[in-house]
Amino acid sequence: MASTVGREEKQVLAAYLVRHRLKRSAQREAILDAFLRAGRHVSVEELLGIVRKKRADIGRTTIYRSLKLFKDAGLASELTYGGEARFEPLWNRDHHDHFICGTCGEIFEFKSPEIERIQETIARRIGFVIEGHRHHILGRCRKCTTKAARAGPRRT
Amino acid sequence: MASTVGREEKQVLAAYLVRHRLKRSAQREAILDAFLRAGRHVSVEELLGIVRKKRADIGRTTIYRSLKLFKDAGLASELTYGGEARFEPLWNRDHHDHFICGTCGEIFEFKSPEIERIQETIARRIGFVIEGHRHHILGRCRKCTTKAARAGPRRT
DNA sequence: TTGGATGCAAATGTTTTGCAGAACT
DNA sequence: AGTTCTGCAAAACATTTGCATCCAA
Repeated sequence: MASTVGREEKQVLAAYLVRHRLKRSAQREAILDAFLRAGRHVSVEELLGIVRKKRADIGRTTIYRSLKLFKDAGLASELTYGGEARFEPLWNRDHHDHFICGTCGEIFEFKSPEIERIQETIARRIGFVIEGHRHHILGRCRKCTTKAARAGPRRT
Repeated sequence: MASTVGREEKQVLAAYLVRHRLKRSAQREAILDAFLRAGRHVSVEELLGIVRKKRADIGRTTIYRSLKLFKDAGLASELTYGGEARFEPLWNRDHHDHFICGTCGEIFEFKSPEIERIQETIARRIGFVIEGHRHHILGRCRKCTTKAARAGPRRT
């Protein structure tokens, strides 16, 4: 069953390694596997915890280096929120933006081809070549606004 | 001439201080003044440099604390880019988003009421209350793409 | 006089780097 | 054999905090 997760990503990584004359390693594969299984928006610390359940000997440094590698290979993207970096798988995923709840930290994804299109238009106008973007909308999710309302109005 | 910069912002700060029973200080005024004059997107380190030209005795810590205060008072907004926080004046400025050039670091602003509207619509749909957003488009500005092309095609 | 504000130094938390040994090609 | 990779410890950063002192109200 392990082999059914992220087949394609593993190939992408392997190709990247060959192309750049880098070497394979068991650690990288374990980390990639954990990263892909973890779902989205993991921090380094979280990923380290997950990985170490399988292989307790893997070091924090290797997580950092692997995530950087995954980014370079186009497999991961980084989003910084609240003082620490978080990463999410990038491969084969629709492009999307993020709603981030400032109370519970939950991240909701959304996408809007319309927004993408507008961006492109503006970029063309100023001669800017888009390579990526980070669109984070900050606020309160339904759950947290409801909870706050139930708790009574806030004093100012 | 000094008194003609940021009159309104100074009033906003003063009002905030009174409302929260905080005290005025020469440092804060010097920092606010420098912040407003500095133009946009200053880092703590840059602002410290600017402020110290006028008052060499101001400490880094005070810059941090003042910028936090300005944020709380609604005078500044923070955007994290490249591992360090940057701040820009918020008061009386149109809301805008950012194009950031990955080569020269230049930041171009743009705004799109259309994008704002789309965001609002989506937020309403998922029950999310928007408090702010960070929309950073990363890429290459016209100057840098031209320079790169002139330098000849890149080898891969 | 009281409590907030400041600046230094120390602490914190995250990410990077130096290095010796292990692993890969 | 020759590199790259790894993990530890140390270093490097950006940011925050403790504290004695200063200053505004």
